[in-house]
Amino acid sequence: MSTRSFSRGAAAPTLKDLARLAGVSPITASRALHRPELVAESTRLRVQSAAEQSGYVPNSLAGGLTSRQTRLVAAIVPTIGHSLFSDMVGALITALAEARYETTLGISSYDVEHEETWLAAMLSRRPDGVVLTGTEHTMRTRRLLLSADIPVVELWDYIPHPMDAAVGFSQEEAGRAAFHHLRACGYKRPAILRADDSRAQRRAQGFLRAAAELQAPEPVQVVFPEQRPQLGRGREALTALRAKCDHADAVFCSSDALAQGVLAHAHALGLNVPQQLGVMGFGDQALAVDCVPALSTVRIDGANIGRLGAQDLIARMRGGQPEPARDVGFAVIARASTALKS
Amino acid sequence: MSTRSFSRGAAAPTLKDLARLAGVSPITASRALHRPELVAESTRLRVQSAAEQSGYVPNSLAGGLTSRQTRLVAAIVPTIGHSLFSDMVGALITALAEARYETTLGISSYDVEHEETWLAAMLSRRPDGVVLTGTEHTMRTRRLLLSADIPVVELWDYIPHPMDAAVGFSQEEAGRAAFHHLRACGYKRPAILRADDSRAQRRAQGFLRAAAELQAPEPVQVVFPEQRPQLGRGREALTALRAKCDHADAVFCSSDALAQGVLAHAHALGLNVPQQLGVMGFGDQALAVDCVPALSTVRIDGANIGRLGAQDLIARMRGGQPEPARDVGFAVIARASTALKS
DNA sequence: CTGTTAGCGCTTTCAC
DNA sequence: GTGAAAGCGCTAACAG
Repeated sequence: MSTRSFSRGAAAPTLKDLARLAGVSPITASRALHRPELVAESTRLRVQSAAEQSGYVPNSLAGGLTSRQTRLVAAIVPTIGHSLFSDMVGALITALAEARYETTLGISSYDVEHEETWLAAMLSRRPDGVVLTGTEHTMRTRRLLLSADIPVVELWDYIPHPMDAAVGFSQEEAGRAAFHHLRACGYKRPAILRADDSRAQRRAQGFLRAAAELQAPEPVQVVFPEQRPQLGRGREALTALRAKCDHADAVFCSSDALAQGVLAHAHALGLNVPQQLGVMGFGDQALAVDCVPALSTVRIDGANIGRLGAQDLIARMRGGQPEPARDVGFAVIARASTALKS
Repeated sequence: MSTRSFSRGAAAPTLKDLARLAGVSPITASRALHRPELVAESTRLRVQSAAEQSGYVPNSLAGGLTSRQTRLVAAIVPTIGHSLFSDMVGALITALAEARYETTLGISSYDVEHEETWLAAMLSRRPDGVVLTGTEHTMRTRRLLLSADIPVVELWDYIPHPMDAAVGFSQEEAGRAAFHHLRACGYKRPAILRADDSRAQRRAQGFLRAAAELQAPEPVQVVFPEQRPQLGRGREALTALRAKCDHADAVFCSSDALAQGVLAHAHALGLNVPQQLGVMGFGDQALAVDCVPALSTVRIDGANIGRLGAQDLIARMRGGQPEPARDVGFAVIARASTALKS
């Protein structure tokens, strides 16, 4: 019974069959389906019902081959296991779908070589547009994209001169803002707890730079390999930090999940947050700030980036010229009711 | 400068150009690229270098049109904003990519009509396989799939007789297990706190059925519309529950995030967990169980479902006959160090 | 408003 | 090991 065989039984009806059924020429059938305004109402109806009767499913491979338009967008992200990216991708896919574009999704696992391999494969499907995450790519990736001659949007990072268009925020500035915030709250020795990915690294650079500019002591940095946001890392991270230095009075975490984990472990240690330890997150999770007495967070709106990115890409795919780079910024959020260390 | 025009400048080289460059016929060039074993080593090399020089990018629209194979898989999930699904999709995409299939992702927002619309559009791309989430679909979805005559895998839910193949677990059983667990821990009046989606509803049914079977009082149920897992809902949910009934001594939450939120709010209320209130989650997040003294959780391995689903689909796309339905089950996890209500 | 012709770029099938 | 012919299913470009 459930041993289906996929035999391609009776050949699926083609446009020709449909046209015959409706008593028109193939091209008229095509127009009735895709450009109804070019066809008499009565014809349209006949074709339509013929399509329904015969169960006609258009073949967009053939269509795309002739029209040089696929309504396909190729998008790649490092992971969808992080809510920042999954929000972004979700919004992107949804916005593109509303404009009748479908999205093929690639996952790079933070690896530009994977990205390159994926892109090379994808380009053979002749997508109408490409979405990349970040602005670090291999030379071949750039070359391929350049000669493919299609719109490209780079999401997540803001840089003034992207390949084509970009929507995001400056990682460096986010890091600087975090440092300034912690200092303003009265913490003297903020440290960094972060995952080993290039964007977290750039935020850390901003953080360090801010410290240097203020002639503050250089913040200690604890880096661990796992990319996936792990609440469970909280204990580990905090332990590693204390092993490395015992005078840190605040931590800037590379994700909200990590911040949450740190918070939980701080509680377990009997450490008072935010009085004895400041905890700062990064991301879009309400939790650290709204539910639990974390100190503060750098808030990013991933969905907004995805939406704007889709918008820019669509405009370009239609031949428009939207702004090549948008800085959507970030927000430093502190919970009003939280007593800061004074 | 960055006013790119997408002019399709010099026409991209086709297989014909490539063949001329290498001094062979188009078909030989094609074979050299895709079926090297059919071609002399020297020819292969010449074609290869011609490809590199000319920057040849194959056109798989044309290829797919003739070969009736696209190496494209169409997959749809309700959302990727929930780690259960994003893990599943991530594993699916990765496993398919390893077998050289690309994935186009749809997002249904828990709506079978969206799913239908998406599927109808996708089928015109002639995917080699389709992945759906769950087993509830419209009639037209089923009809389309049936006449498309391609392998289909339904993920997430286990049912004995799927459309084609299915990998998942029984929502009902998960709910029953949750109830039994809470009872075994000594809770007398467990309640349900859940989002309004059909799977959470089925788990609730299992929960209620278990209660009925044990002749326990019927558990109170609080349902709220938001689908996205929200820690912030914890307060709301707990308040609603207390308004509805004040004797519940445990809650089965429809997601780990919700459980976490409830936990946080319970702490805020000075409620002792698990002594005064049992909290049970559902999902894959370590947090509720490992970081915080939540009572327990029903643990699902989303990535595993994605991986197995990919495996089954690949086997079927290659013409094989894997098991039509796999129950991957779930695990009830209780934290050993947690004192249970006695 | 409708039809004819031609061809998109590739691979299948058969022949050598 | 290589090639010639044919055609996948559709739409662009023109003509009526």
